[in-house]
Amino acid sequence: MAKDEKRTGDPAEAGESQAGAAGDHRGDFIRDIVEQDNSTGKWGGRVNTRFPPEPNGYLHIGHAKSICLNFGIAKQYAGKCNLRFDDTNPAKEEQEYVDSIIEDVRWLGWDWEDRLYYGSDYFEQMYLWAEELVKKGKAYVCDLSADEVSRTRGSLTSPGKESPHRNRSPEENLDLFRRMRAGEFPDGSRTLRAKIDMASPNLNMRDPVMYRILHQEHHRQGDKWCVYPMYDWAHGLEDSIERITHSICTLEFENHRPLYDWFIDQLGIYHPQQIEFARLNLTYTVMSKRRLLELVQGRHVQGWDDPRMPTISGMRRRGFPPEAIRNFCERIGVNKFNSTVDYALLEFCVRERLNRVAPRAMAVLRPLKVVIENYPSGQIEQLDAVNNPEDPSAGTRKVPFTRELYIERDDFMEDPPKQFFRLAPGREVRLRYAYFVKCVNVVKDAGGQVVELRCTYDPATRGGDAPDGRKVKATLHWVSAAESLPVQVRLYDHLFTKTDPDDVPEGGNYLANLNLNSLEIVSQARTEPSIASAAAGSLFQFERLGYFCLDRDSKPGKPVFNRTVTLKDAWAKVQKKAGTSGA
RNA sequence: UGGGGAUUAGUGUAACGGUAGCACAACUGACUCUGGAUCAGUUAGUCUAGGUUCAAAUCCUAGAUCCCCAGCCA
Repeated sequence: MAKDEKRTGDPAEAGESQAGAAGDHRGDFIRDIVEQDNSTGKWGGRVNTRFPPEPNGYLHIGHAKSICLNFGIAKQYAGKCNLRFDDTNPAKEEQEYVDSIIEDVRWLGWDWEDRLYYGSDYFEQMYLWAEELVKKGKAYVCDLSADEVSRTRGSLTSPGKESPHRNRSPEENLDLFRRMRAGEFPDGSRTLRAKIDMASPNLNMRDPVMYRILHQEHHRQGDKWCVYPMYDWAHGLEDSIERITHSICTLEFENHRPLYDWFIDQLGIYHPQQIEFARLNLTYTVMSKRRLLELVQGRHVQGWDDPRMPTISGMRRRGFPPEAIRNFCERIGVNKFNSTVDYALLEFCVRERLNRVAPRAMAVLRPLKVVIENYPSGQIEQLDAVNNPEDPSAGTRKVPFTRELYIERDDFMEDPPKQFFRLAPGREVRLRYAYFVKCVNVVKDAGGQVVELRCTYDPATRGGDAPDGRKVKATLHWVSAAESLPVQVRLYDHLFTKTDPDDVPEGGNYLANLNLNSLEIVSQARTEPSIASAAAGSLFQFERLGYFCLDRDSKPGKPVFNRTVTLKDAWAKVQKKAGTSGA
């Protein structure tokens, strides 16, 4: 088995990386509806969902839930899922976001084939339909200001007041609406409103605005339009145009469904079924685009793809494989009540995937020098190391062993407590894939700090087994002092200190719960040389430490690793229980 | 206060009138050349009160609690 000098660490090479691979879905109330519709032939057996993001920010793990739901259902029932940009507000939307969304959905493993759509491409059809409602007397041009509209809307318990322009004739409305489109009126001076019911207990039905005047360039339509449709008017029409069968959205749009139904029924056009589900919340993080933008702009993180961000791009950079994110989205299920998923479940999914596919390597984060006194200086042995014990086909590699080594500082204690199995004065441990070594002396500096360990090795234990059958209680990772590579390692922790960042004193702000230690940069780390040619994005398990992803900030000869997630750490638990520092 | 949703172990979910199950977390133990992985096990639940029924998480009634809605945002 060839130990390839090149170690890509690319989990995709381990196969099974396609989305929707065998049986990774389960029932939920939405799939129940789809199955029932299929059995009654409601849509002629057709299933067509869609993922309709607004390109005004980066996608996050909450979107991943929606993406996996929509694309997953389409895949499961041999249907289609469209990717559609809901770009009806020129003020907020940018091409940068379009590009990132396309990249993220594709990276997650989904394929929309030729069905990449933009709501703005339907503007003409929407406009024609709006004229139709005007002609039918179902919509009118209103001259009230935004402020006046707001004031006349009424309250939760009291009805609104009808606009003085509500009973203009269809002819006058049509003329006015056409002149709105023609650009005759300034921003905010007029709107087109649906004529429904100002006394409706559902505020969305109190003559909602359909079009507003916005002399603003659109990221795709340029200056073609100066009237832009409101989401409530546009969204149902977009679904209708694309002949969506199941229009899956989040809970807050439940109150809007009667309005979409009203528009579609007035027009008499194709009528998709809307189904609402609860959005995802995760412990220790925030999930709204507004807040993520605030974290970026306030420099609390280094960008949308900061590895601490719950964005898809952040998770990708952190090293979370798409398979793990998809699996997570399957496991959390879908429901109609607000819930907060434990971040530990996400980490579990990441470990589960990475354990199977990530090549192992040895790295020392906080080096402590070890000199093997009875090992010849100048000698280098290339020892065999297993690349992945979970995957024999991953083969083996060579790791250089020399007289001077580094081990982890945490792996030595001069005066160890009872449960500490690792190296201590007079104690023998195994160096992984190498030899048994025994600590014979401890060298300290003037301040009493341990700076070096003098050890002896047993040549008979080469490879790590003792012919006499004697046992050691610990196996340590290590690197050769001379043959290892200096690397920078970035250790991440939760972005917030509390499971619920909103858990603040009266009048407080969630930013007060920011974890100021969420990033720790370790600059003195060293790794075995085999990772030298890995590409950015490559994933490794550094044995006994965790999973690490080669960051794009790496320069030739200066690798930078992000810690994706730690390994489960039984010793850390012991320490925590004992309340000792252990270091 | 009007309207719309919802409520099952610590967390997330299943059970569709018939033994409340699964996963994560937590805790035990076994095994181990990663204190990793793996395996075995333990703890722990139907919002409340009535009712219907041989039988209720499930059906009925009343209540409690939580979420959403008063953008020319989506």
